[in-house]
Amino acid sequence: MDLPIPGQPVRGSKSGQPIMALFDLLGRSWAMGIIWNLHQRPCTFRELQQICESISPTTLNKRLKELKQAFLIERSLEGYTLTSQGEELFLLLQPLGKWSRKWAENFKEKEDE
Amino acid sequence: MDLPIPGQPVRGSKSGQPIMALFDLLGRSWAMGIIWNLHQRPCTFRELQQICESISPTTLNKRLKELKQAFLIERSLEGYTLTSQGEELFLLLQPLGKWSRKWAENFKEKEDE
DNA sequence: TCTTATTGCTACATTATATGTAGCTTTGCT
DNA sequence: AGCAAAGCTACATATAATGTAGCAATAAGA
Repeated sequence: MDLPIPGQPVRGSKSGQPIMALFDLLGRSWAMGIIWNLHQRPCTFRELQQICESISPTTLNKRLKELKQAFLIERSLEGYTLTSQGEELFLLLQPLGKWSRKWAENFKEKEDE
Repeated sequence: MDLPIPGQPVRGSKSGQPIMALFDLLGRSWAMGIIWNLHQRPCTFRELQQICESISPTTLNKRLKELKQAFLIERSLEGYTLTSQGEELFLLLQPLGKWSRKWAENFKEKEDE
């Protein structure tokens, strides 16, 4: 399955430094987007496909399996949800939302030049 | 170059929501690892290659170009460094370091079962 | 000034990942 | 039983990353 496991070699660290394992996991397409969207509410597979706009079912399924194995999401009756650890991680990512809107201004200015 | 630009379609958002553009950018191999490492000190291209252990020069170069265009890093006399915006972003990512060490415990327990 | 070394890449073949479309099961109606 | 929706899997194609080689530019030493 090739889940990046802390303590084992991962992208960025032969000794599997936890932060590098996390970056490996989150640095896969859609991983952060899925976490971000699941925070609003639990979603079914098809709902995630819609919200994520252009994700392929193959990739979505792979990502969901990885996040499940990484203890960040789980399946409930209403669909996929964040685990408490997933929720914690979301809270750490949350500030990026505000920051990204400020960061986006850089690109607006560019157009005016 | 295919940089994910806020306001234009990106992975996860046809309207280019800033957070999705940011996730697209950071969710590319090594992007967060590079930012993480550059925080310690400025690094040359070859130094980054060493620190990142298994990055290919092709990918490193591509990622550096993207991060430069995204106003997160720049070249100085001592090599590549974080811009002030890059530094801000690093500070937001920093808490992941501590959290990832706690998260890593999940995997240790697994081995014991 | 002629090596020799180092840095910052580029080229290119191979491998790994992601996409897009189709469609097969399973579950839940009615 | 028949139909619809959900949760996938299969598979062909396209895109991204790796790994190795090596070139051009700068720097320092003999």
